[in-house]
Amino acid sequence: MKEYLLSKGSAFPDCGDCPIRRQAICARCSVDELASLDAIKTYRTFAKGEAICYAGQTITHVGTLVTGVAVISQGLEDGRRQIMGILLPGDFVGRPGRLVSQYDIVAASEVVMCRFKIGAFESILAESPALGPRLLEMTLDELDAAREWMLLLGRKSARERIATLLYLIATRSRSLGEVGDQANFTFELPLTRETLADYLGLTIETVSRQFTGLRKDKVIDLKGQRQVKVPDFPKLYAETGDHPDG
Amino acid sequence: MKEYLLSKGSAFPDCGDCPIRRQAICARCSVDELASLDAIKTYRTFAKGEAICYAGQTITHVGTLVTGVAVISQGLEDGRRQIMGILLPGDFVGRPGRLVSQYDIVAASEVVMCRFKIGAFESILAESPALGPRLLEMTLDELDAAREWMLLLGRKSARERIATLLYLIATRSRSLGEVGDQANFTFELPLTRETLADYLGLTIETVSRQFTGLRKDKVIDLKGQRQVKVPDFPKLYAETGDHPDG
DNA sequence: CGATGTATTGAGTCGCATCAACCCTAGTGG
DNA sequence: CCACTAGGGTTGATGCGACTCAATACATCG
Repeated sequence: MKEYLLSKGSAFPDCGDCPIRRQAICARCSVDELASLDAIKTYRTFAKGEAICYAGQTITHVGTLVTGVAVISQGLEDGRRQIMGILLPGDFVGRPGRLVSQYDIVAASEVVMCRFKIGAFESILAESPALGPRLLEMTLDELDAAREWMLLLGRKSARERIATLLYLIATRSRSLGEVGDQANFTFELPLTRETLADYLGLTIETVSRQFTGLRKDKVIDLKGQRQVKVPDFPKLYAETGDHPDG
Repeated sequence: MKEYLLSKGSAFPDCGDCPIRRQAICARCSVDELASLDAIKTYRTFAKGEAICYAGQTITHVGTLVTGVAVISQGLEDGRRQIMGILLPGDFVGRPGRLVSQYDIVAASEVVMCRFKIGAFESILAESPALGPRLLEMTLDELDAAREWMLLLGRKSARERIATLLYLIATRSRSLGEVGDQANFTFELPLTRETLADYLGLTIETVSRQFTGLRKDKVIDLKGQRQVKVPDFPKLYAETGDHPDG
């Protein structure tokens, strides 16, 4: 629960140096707009496991996740839990116009956020010609992702769910130019089995079994328990159950 | 596949007469903005079962659903299908900036849409101060709905899913002031068992069984196969599995 | 009246959850 | 250095809930 308030100087004093400048909500801001945001931004670090906000809680800030991974989830009365989204650097947290969070948002690793008081942000949003469209675009992307996940949760088998997630992460980290040639591509899974299970709507035991199943069938290869090697992308894709087109 | 092109005069010549004027994307438009939209709008009717657009298809129009019900869905290679959203009067179809649909959108009843060519709409969107924020607001609401559904699809039992859907519809139609006093509230389910099943991530048989189960336990009462009576709201809510608060 | 689409009910099966034991790794402190 | 502990992961045995397959009922329509 310790709060680290970083001075402007200690994180990214100049938004131009910000590592997520090009993906974040401010991606298309003019110099002036950026200056307005810069003037009201503060950085805050959240420890691994710390809540960024709880469902039902009043929201005071919105902002952008700068480093780390966080998770949006919701629980049922008896403890069952579903993760509805994973927040990565560049993702926006909070929604204008809503003062009470619907979900729990929890840091899955140490997280740094670039935050704005919600009122101040809304004022700037109302003036800025670039912020609104960018926020709309990001929200529509999230909506698409959510809908794709609804198909996974509603209709896919456990094996297909794992394959889908691995294919998704592998494809994205490959396009970001991570290590490995085509036939020997390896990436790291930044999630525990429990997080995986809550994200995929499964139990940790089932997740584990499906991993070993895919390994035995040579669809993937596991180095340690977080390193995943994909020797054959089409083979992995064939396990996702998805339509070849679209 | 027959297309009905209505003249301006035959549907809602004046946007002021439009039944969904207050919920739709144009809800907060000024007189001038409304006039711009009015100038480019055309009405089109889709027959029950007709596709408004298919996944992978190039999109030519966006627009608002005026009357009827449509369904957003996606299929897997072997025919499994998941409905990701239900479109009701006032809902917006299509997203600016995307030229290829990700999903199938199919009319579940006869549907009338108020449509705009996508390019023309985007031009107006870029100019209008009211349209963007309204679209953002609607998209955020859809995202919330999608996330709530992810919890249902990932973690709820069949009975909880049915109860959740019935509670949702009952609550909303009650707030719209439909028939029946508190203890005798009745509404109509506008969906077939198959649509229900695809929406809830179940099979039609399971849906049917859960309906009779809830009826036997006196949680609901069925008149015919579409009329649902809710004698006791808290009792229905208790079946949803949801957290009492939030 | 048959025909077709929609809904219910039953019997049997299977996939995933549950419960439980065990393994592995990293961190801690004696 | 090693015993101890705790968190995360794997594997096995068992049971249940939802799916599958199949028969029957009901409704609407020509």
